[in-house]
Amino acid sequence: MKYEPDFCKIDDALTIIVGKWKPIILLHLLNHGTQRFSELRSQMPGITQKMLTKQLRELEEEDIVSRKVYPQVPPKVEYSITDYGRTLQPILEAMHEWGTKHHAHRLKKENTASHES
Amino acid sequence: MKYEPDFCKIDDALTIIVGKWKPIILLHLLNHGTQRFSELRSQMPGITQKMLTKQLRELEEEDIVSRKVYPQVPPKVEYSITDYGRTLQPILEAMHEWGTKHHAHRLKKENTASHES
DNA sequence: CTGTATCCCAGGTGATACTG
DNA sequence: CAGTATCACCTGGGATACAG
Repeated sequence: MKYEPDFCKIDDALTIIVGKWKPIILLHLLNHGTQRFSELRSQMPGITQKMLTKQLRELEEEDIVSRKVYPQVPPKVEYSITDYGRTLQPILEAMHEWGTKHHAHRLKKENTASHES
Repeated sequence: MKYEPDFCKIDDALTIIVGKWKPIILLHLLNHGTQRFSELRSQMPGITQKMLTKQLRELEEEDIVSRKVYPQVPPKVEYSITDYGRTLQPILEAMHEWGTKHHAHRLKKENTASHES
């Protein structure tokens, strides 16, 4: 095993799911199935069109999500998780679970730290 | 479940392990046990002192690694994974495994794409 | 409706030098 | 040996306007 970022396979996995909105997008598609661009957008208050497009494109590039365009006016584009993308689900769920516990862990730490000054 | 980055627990987990050298540092400490600062440094060609210090401090702040200082001259500082940090191991291993497969996945994709131009 | 294009800023990272 | 301090760069991300 090479101990450099370029050879670390964990980093290979991280680059897929890192991105301010990527985990949320993946949760949406995993839990709610195929979604239109506008559906995703409306469920994520705060994201800009540019960002949603960009994050989706990056996920598509890695075969995690698929993009289906309906050639019509006005345009209709649907996004969904690929079978390959679904292999990420266990990891995402494990991280969600760990993250939830860690959130509580931090709160407890902050409380005990409130003794000082 | 809130669909915003600030409430996404996956992001809570990600912030812990994201950092150019953090996965590598964690692998070192998980596989080789307690390590001195200079030992970590020598096994990670390319990292600077500043970065190694910073990444370790951030991991320490989250109770993932512990730091033991020996008050002597010259200084000696040892780093090790905490029991709490060890709860991340399954996730790291899952990501390593997925990342390894994904690496191959990408190579195959590049080859089939070599038809064009 | 589903995008692009442009400008901008903050933060993560690196190079380098200095210190107890 | 194990750090800090400083400067500089680059990329991710946001705001906004425009387009097919």
